[in-house]
Amino acid sequence: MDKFFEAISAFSNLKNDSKQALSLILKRVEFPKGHILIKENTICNYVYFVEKGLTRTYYYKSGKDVTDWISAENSFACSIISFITRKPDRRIIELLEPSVIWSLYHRDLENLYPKYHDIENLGRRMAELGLTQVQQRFDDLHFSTALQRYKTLLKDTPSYINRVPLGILASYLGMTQETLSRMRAKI
Amino acid sequence: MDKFFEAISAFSNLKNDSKQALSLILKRVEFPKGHILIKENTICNYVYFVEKGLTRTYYYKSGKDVTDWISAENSFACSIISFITRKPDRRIIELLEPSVIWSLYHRDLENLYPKYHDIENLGRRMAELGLTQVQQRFDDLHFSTALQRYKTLLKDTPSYINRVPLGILASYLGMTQETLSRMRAKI
DNA sequence: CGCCGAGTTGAACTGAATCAAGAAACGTGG
DNA sequence: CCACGTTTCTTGATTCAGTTCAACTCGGCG
Repeated sequence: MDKFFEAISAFSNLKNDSKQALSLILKRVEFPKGHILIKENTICNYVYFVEKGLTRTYYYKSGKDVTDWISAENSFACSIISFITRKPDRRIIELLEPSVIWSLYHRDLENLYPKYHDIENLGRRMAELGLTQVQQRFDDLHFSTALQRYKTLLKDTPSYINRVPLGILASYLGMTQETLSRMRAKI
Repeated sequence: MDKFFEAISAFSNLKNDSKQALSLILKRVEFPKGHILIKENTICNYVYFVEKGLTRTYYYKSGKDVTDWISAENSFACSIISFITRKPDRRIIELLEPSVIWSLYHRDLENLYPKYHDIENLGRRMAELGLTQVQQRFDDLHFSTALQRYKTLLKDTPSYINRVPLGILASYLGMTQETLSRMRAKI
């Protein structure tokens, strides 16, 4: 649990009682590679913090498997739109490695927000962090070539290269496996 | 100002004193077409609510003009990453039509957050709303053809078609003006 | 050993960009 | 109110980045 509080300490300074309240709703789970955290077309009721392991969020678009997001240690995984809007979403979250996960149940969190102002603040900060991350990823896709996107990956999250299967990584970057293989050969 | 409070009432229920406090920091401004709200490589200190008019957020990427976002009546315009991270950003916000804008100064807002729990809640909701919007736009770009993206525009924001110059709209959709013109001819 | 999944490489194809030329629409000043 | 230049939009021809399809290589493992 320390890892979680360490991670959020970057943008939030919780009082002891808030920290205590939050720790009571944090649940530790451990699953093997291939485990599905969120099934297709369901409402996502959890935010997941990855203490150890690797997850990917993906969906089927016109029959094709599209990887939307990848989360490694000390980051969050969530089917964001569903979590926020409370509507089912096509997104699936699966584990690419055996993982240790801390989960936060939506309703528990909603209960804490009105009671603890600084947890509400944490919620805002986390939404803001997510927003900047998605925006940056959007920028990277907007009028960039395959090579540019590969270079961004090398710069921002080079660790994915040796951990994430090539086909999934390619999809994450918005290109085919063959193209990613060629980009890699080029550098 | 009513328009603003009407818009945010969709996701927030402010108490009277919070509403009062917020109304005190809301500033009304009015500018002609072509006016620049945020200059390139500056810190964005404002969130703008568009009561009347049209704005676009854009930047230069390898010399090319890339339109990142468009905001019409009853929506928000902001150089989000800069506003959140407090760092300069390449994004520029300009008016595509003469507009009536309500602006919220970052520091004023930050001052209200700790004082009014429900304004902090509003901040979280707004960040969450922004997050879902950017995510949806990202999805639309990820492995979609030019025609699919044009169809999404027709479905989600058809009003842009008659208000936004074709070249800007094309850039917003991640294609060239010529391609958008052809997609339009196809339907 | 031989199979199997993961990655590479090659050749043909295609969606969209680029380059180029016109056609409309738009505003401004005479 | 029209003439003119400017910007906006369309259409065509060519090029190119990246996909698709297909065959092949490599390493791990029963």
